Amino acid sequence: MPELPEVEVVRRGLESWVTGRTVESAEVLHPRAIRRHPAGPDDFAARLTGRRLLAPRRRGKYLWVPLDDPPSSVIMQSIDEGSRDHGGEALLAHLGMSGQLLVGEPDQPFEKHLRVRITFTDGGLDLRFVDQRTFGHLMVDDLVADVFARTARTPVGTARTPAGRARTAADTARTIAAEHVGAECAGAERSVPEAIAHIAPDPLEDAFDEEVFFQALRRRHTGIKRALLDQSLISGVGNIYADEALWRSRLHWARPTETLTRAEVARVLTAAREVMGAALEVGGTSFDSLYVNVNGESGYFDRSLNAYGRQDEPCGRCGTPIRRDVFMNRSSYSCPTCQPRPRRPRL
DNA sequence: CGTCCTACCTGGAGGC
DNA sequence: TGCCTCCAGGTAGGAC
Repeated sequence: MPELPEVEVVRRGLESWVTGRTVESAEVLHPRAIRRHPAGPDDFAARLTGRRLLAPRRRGKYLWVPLDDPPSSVIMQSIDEGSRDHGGEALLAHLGMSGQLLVGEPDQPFEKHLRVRITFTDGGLDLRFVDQRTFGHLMVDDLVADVFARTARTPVGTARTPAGRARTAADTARTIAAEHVGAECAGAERSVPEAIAHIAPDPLEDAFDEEVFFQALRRRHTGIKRALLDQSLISGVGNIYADEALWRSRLHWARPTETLTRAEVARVLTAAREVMGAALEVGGTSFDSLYVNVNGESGYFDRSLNAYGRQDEPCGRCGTPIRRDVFMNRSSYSCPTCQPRPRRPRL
């Protein structure tokens, strides 16, 4: 179940394995995998063929690989069609529930759930999109200006660990975010794929504005977990890390957002950054073999989860058995003692 | 518009 | 052994 840390692990793998390489071919083996690419498989392949892949970017659970400028003949054709601007294009990916981006030897047999295969002109390792449950997808999309980009950004220097205290996982996460967002965007216009223009920044991004998030929560009439899972408010957080962040910040999933204080919002955000940063350090979370990095390896973070999947096991703080509630058609794990149910819960 | 619900998928686990 | 049901859950789109 790839959430932000798992997607970041994949982004890094792509960065080292495919950046700078030129696409030889793109083969769509299952049309559902590109269902959000409206022009269909042939157009998808045509837009990738011959293009060089630039450094991969990520927002929340979305990953994209900007493409260098297409040949001028393609530009002229698009201008004739009158439909596209030329702020650039990117290969956009969402892994859904079970998507994997794998690099491997081109002569390896096709995986059972191989959906898209991309080969390169250098004849080296190919890139495969494998997805059992087909909730993931790929598309080639136009890049547009990021409406969430902050005009007066926090200096990257804030990623430094304050003197006199131990370096925490949250510090690591902020440093990582500053490095990969800050460095790459210096001097360049910030852009995101059009299809995800509505996806809010994730809490490890510089573009994430804590006050904006707090004010949005105060205006909402819903529970905190619903809000954490709402990618238009905050991205990258899924069911696992939502439960972990709430456990760490001692907040119940049904706590009404309009009653949250600034301090509580700061607490849950810090918790989210810490837990996702710690997961990143060990290569992400995996429960089965469905989530893997580009080399097919699983992470180890499931050994460090405090709430998720731990029904009836003792809470690591107080020993009370962890409780499982069904809500939004999925499981929520919490400690009945550390995370008391609010008097007026919002389900 | 805000809020909430459901369809979309496959395969592993567990009941009988 | 086989057949059935449940479960995992991110997102778009629709209902209200």
